[in-house]
Amino acid sequence: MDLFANTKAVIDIRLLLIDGNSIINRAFYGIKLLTTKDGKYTNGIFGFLNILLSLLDSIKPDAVVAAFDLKAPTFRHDMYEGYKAHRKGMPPELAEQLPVLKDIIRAFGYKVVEKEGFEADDIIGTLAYNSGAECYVATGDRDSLQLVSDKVKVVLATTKAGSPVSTIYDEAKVFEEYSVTPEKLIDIKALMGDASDNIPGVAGIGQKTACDLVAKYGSIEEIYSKIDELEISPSVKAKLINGKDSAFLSYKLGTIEKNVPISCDINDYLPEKRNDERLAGILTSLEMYKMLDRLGLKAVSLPEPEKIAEPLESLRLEAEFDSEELINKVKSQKALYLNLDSNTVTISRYCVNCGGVLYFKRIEDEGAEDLLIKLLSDTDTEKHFNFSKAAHYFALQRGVSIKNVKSDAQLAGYLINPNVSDYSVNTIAAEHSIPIPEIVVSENQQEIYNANLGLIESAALLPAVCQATGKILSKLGQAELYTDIELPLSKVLASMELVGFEVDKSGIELFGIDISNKLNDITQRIYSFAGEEFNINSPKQLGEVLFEKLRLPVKKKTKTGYSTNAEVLESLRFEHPIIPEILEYRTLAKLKSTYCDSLVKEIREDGRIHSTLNQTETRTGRISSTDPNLQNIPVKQDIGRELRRFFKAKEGFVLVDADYSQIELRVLAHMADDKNMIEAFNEGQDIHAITASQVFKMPLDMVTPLMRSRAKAVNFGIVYGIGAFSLSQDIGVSIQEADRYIKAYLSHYSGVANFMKRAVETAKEQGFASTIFNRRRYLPELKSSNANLRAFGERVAMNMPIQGTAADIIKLAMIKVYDRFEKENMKSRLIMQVHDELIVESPEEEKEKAAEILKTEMENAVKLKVKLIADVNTGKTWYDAKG
DNA sequence: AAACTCACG
DNA sequence: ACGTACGTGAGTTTT
Repeated sequence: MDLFANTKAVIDIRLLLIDGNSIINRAFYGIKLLTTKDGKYTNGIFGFLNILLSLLDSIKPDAVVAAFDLKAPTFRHDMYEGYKAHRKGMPPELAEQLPVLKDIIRAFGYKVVEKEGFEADDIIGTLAYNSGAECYVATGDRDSLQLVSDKVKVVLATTKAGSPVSTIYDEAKVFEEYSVTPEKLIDIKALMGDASDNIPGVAGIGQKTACDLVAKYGSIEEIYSKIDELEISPSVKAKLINGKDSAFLSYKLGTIEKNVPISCDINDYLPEKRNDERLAGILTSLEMYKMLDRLGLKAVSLPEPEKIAEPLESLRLEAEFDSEELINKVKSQKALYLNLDSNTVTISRYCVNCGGVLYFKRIEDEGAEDLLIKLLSDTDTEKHFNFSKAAHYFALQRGVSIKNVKSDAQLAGYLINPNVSDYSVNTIAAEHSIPIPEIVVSENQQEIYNANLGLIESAALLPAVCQATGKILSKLGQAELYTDIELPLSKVLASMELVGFEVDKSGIELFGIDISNKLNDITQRIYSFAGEEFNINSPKQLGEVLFEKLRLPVKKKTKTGYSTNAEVLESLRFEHPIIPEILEYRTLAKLKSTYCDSLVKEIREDGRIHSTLNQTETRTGRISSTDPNLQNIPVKQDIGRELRRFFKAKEGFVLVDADYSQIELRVLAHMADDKNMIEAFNEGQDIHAITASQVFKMPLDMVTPLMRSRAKAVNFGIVYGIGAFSLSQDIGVSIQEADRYIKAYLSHYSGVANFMKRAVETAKEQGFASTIFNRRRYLPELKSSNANLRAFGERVAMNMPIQGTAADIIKLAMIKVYDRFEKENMKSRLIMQVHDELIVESPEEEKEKAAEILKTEMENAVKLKVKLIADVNTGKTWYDAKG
């Protein structure tokens, strides 16, 4: 056996040196906080690994060393006091990731190097300088550029336009950017200093002067040795002389150490074999399933193993096949697994997984649409989709109503954990360690396979994913939520999007012109008050005008400057006549841009707006509306409310609008099982007035409108997880006063007080909050070391069950209303939902019946301890139909 | 892309 | 000592 089998000639070795602290720091601050379900932070590790993998890929090193800071609590450079002051400890969210990261690196087989009293860049400097290997230094810190030489390159990780970029610096690249050789960068820094590193430099010398001086005279040594002979201005000379000591100190501070007492024998740093078992274990515990996949590893089975998917057999791809054969095959198996490629509205390709074969079609292929509609039409077939809304959309447009839908991977993923943004089949599969089955492709279909790889793989995974998610949902007690609410709702939403909302285009356009004219007048008045023209839309410029030029008092600041929001302006209303004009301007500008110009662009050729209703977006279970958002059409102010006159029913139809009265408070009364609140509702009382009489200890008939409105604010606040401070802000009383209201409230509604306490406790125990239909939201925030985040988690723990249950209820109502319309062969159609409000477009002659159905189905969607009330109104336009 | 502002429930 | 209510989507400006 060759003794030297494991050693290479130094010259051949390519060594990757990673500044561990620098890279994980960049990752940590560049990626939003990610946590596992039980609250372990992972974003820094995640980002580090992404960078590591891409480095391995591009550099292909023979050895990898990750260096980390291990500085003694005393600091190195006692002579400069400011040095210590600025070195804050890293946040605990990051600190906890470091030991795990080091474990991962070791599991890769790479060396982690730390040395008491030294920073990572010193270790790197030492190895780069002395190891003799060809080195690549990966860091986010430009300081390390001084290490570049003929054998050392620096891979600088930076962020450009939000996405990570890495640039390789060799000597030429450094010279190109700085016009000096790498080691001269220290001289430049010694002169200009570096605030972030607390290197003082020479006061008054900036980057430009520093670069010029060094480029011209070579080094600070040179500069100071012949300072009297230099061709420089007297002021620069004075600054240099003044800052001489500081310059030489800075030079020392800025120089990366190259004599750290560690081994510089490259053989000590050659990698060991990757420990797959260990690596998979750690990554599994971090829930990094995609990363596992990338590394060709499988998730380690968790404590409760329980196999969720059957082993997969290999599949055959088929792009040319007989449609009839497939239809018969699907019918006989009574199961359709259909993976659709669509952006909600249009399907462009699809792939059926049936009997060990993947049947692929492009929608433009001959007969593809017919085949699809036939597959979807059969009532007996159980249907499983990646995204059922697209299927419903496709079918409804052809007059087919899909029955017997059993799965929708996206919806399942959302119910399992709504804190996620990607519910694609592949991602879900990766999360549950479902491997992509082998796919056999004949030679003549290789091209199709390559071009449609993602879709075909998803189709291959679909059965296993549907099965696995189905089991999980059952285990979590969410089977009914899935089957009885989300799956059927998908069809309702598809129908609503398809029907759309008729809008009077020219009406809005005229309204927009009217606003434009008003806006022009206001703009002129604002300019004359300000004494200059400026961009009123720019908070920055507006702030300068108001708070510098006009010297108005600054009430609040944002992190970038003065706050100019409506609350601030309102408090300044009587300070200067420009303020009311600006408030008016803001109102009208918003109306014009968002609600006239943008809305008009969304009107399709059929004269209607077809918003998208997202079913997997919110963490509470609500649906959201986009392109455009029709859930925030103005209503609170008269001028904005006018817009609703342009949302109307088509010829011969009317709008029937029904909204729940106080649904969240009723849900609260029920969930808290609060005697007083339940009684108030069931006696049909005005809840805000009752609350006022309790909080202010007054007889009901003595409650003033002001008292009622304050009590209303308390009611709202309670639902949000109230704090005295915010309540006081909201209703304009002192914090003490607000605190008294809350205390009085909770002592009268003691069930509510208990409920809130329990909500937080159970969320802490379980790690999630949930609705009465078992919708859940995980709350890793509750384990945060950051008190603000934790407090936020507690408020969410109180709010989510209420908001989420209300969302569940209206979803149920929507399904029931939809089914009634269908069953009773009506032409009435649901067209919009605004959280507690449903809008139906109904033929004149059906309107009473539609109204009755809405009221009945909404009020009886669930049986609670309080009755639910829906108020129904009818009108030609949204303006008229909303009470 | 992030910050600010503001529309809704 | 510090920040301050839950859930959304979108337009505009600034970096």
